[in-house]
Amino acid sequence: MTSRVRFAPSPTGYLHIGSARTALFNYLYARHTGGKFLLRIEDTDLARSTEESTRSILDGLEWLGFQPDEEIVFQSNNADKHRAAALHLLEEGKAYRDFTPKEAPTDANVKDAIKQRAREQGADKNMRDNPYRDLPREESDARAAAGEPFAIRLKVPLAGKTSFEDQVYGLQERDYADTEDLVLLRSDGHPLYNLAVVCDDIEMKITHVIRGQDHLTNTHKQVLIYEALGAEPPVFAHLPLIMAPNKGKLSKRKHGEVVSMTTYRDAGFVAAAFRNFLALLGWSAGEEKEIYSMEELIEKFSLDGIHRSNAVFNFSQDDPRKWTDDKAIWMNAEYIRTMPLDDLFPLVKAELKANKLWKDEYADDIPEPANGLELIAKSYSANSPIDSTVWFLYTVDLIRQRFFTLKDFSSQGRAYFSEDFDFDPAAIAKNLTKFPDLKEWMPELADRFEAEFTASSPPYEGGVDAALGGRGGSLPFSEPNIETVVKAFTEEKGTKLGVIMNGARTLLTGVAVGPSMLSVFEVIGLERTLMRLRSQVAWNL
RNA sequence: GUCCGGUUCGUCUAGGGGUCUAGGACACCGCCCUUUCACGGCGGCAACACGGGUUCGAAUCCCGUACCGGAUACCA
Repeated sequence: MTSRVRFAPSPTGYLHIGSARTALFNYLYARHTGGKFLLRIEDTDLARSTEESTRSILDGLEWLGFQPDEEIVFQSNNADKHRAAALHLLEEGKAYRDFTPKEAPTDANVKDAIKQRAREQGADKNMRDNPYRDLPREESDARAAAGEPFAIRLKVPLAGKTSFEDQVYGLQERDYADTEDLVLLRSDGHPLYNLAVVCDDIEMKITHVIRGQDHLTNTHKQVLIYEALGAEPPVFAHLPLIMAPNKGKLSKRKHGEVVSMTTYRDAGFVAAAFRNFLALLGWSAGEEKEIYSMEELIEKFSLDGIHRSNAVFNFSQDDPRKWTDDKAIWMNAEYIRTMPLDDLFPLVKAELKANKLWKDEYADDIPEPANGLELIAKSYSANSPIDSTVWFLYTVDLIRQRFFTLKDFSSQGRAYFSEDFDFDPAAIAKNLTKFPDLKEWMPELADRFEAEFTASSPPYEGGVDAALGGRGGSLPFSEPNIETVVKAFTEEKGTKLGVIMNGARTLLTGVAVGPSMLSVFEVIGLERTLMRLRSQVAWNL
């Protein structure tokens, strides 16, 4: 039998990081076993479900790359079937009508109120003491016919226990005495969660239920429903929870946007990196490897690699540099600097486009699929004129080494793609104003460059350097030549190379960090280098 | 309260009776490289919750305690 799993979020908010991991594990299980990954939106809580949440959850799943294999099921569409199932159980005497008036909702926190009540009842609570449990059928029918409102509760057997073999937590047993006669159908006729889930899982022919450990006790109730319905329960596998740094619950209310999937998408995370990070939260292949491609994840994933203990999602709300888990940031950086250039290319393109930094000429005639690095190597080695696509790929490859998110391409990396970039005040202080001589020296260096160099490839011919034509000297503006000229210049001024290089870096890129300065000069190109070295803008800030 | 789980470096984790003076990764610290740097290289700091058993031997098995978490709803 081929496996069928489902991810079943309730649309009462965005896609939570824990839910995202549940989706991932379901997806991996389905792919690993060659089964189907299904999606069901559990929108039976009319009061809290919103279409906007559904949208946001779908967006999150799409970003992560988990497309369902069959049409999305909306639980609310099946309400009639759920109702029919409840009525059927009533008919069979496996459920009964409860005429107890519905309790007015407390104004206090619901969870706390429930906990409070449970504590008060203590161990003395008899789960079978509902006065309507054994109401004669005729009387029940008569009262219902008379229009008295009622809820339908499952008639949990007096003695015995539910049990199931959880694939993660092992054998789970629970005495019937510890499970109350749960409500299947509300007095307003709406089916409740446990009934709806069981009916839908049966209907969708779900074979494996993989979900959060917070459902462990629900599972006993659901097993009871399966039994009453005469259906075979699926295999269950419960996942450990993802907690906040204080080991408490991770919630939007307390922790804000760090728990939302869209936050990561918007913060410049690479979906593959985040998936990889998520996979390692509560699961391990039992080896020291940490970076897994989707294919490797699918191949290695198994239910016995899942842990039983909760994992902490580590971040610090007061430290902007640790706004989310360190390891997630590291992994994202790792992906950015090591992933195939061709995979990175569309992501950078999107980022630049979103910031109006993209130029169509960057991707004039990029062969599909292009092997970016090979393309670069070929163009450089052939010493042929370099076109803008190659320049772009080369530049991206150069600057990605120190980037952490895709956002860096449009912020820290802005100066490579635009004349309109900001100067980091710290960089100005450290590399410019500390050495007042640079105010004269930098334009002088520009003059020297202009005298020595001619604008030839690299970097790229279609760019601004073309405008320079054959003016100036005769040396190509390339790394070894630049080094010679800058070194000579430094000696003349009797200063250190670092002073000149870092001053130029600040003027050329606006920031204090980046690749080797020789590469930066080359990639920025002669024309822009001259302009920026001569510009007094940074000095006047 | 009751039921159910869990407990290895700050965090994610390896480990399932001897190979554990407990391995890796992130973070942190130091050194190196270097024109700077959040790249890279090398190194360091740092953990088996506690107490009893079982055993020649326990991080690993059993019991208890503590702590943490989940559930306990006419929410999902």
